[in-house]
Amino acid sequence: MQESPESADADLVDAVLTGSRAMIAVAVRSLSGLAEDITLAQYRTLVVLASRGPQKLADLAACLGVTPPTAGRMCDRLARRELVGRHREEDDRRVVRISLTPAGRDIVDEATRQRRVYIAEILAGLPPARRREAAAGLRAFAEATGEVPDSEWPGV
Amino acid sequence: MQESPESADADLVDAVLTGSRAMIAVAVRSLSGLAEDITLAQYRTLVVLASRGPQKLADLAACLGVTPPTAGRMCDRLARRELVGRHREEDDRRVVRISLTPAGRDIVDEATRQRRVYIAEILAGLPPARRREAAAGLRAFAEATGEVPDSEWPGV
DNA sequence: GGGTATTAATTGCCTATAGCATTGATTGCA
DNA sequence: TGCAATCAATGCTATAGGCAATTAATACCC
Repeated sequence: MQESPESADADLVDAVLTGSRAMIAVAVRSLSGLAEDITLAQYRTLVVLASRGPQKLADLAACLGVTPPTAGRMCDRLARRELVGRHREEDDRRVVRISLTPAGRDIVDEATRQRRVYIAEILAGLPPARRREAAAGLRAFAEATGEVPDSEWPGV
Repeated sequence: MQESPESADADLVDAVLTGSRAMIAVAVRSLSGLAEDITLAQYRTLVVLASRGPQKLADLAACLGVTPPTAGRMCDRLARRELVGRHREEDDRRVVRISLTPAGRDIVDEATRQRRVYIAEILAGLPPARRREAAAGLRAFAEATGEVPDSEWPGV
């Protein structure tokens, strides 16, 4: 195996490709197992609010990598289901602050829990040695990738 | 580190979680780098046709995990851009067979190539030892997950 | 202080995706 | 032949995304 930077190890690339399929499938499954009927886009919105706290609409849109109108209408739908709240700011009456309701937070918690269960189940199917290996490998890969900006992160 | 099957190693679960974020981001980026302006759903359709050959509409819909009307309209749009062709079957004039055009195949090839470049770049940023470790870990994870049925595979 | 520029959100209009229910065409079978 | 099953297409609804234009509020400048 050479260290040729580009053509490096078609074999390794294949492994990553296969692994990524498996992992994406896990992420998607953890969403479809939810009680409430939540779309991926809606879930992403809730996750951003959960991890960053209440946001004004424009910032939320930037975090999600969508335009303000799109984010606004998303919040309309989520507010209709009482998963987020919208409040006009007092200091600057132009901005609207979007916040997670308890029901919204529950959904994020439940999805994360579900996801962890799936992953733990999969890892449990590996012999401990390979389990550690798998985790170390994934961690290495994640580090090499660097921080994924939220705007590029599909949120799953 | 215990072998407790379920609560197994919150640490490992975290690693997988982080790795999956990184990998999904790679998949998405490889799509947005395409020349033609292709949505994820459209790309999934092209991938199914590329890997399974021409399909009748109902089967294509099943592979994609969508309903026949959805698949049909997707093919309308792709056919309008000449990325797929639709042909009435002669034997059974009820069925419409969807096939990839050369232009459609080009898109699939280009996206795959792009994806491999991104992954190779990331792997190149790791010391060779960790590189092998990462690949082995992902492979192990993929094996433990088992085959992902196409209907559950988001196609990225 | 008053006018203007900027910023934030909203609204209108368009496309794409997805589902359900219905309809139309074709084929298979009794 | 006639009826049931199959396959695709259509009509309608909802979600999700974008751009352009509009409205409301604030900031800045003279």
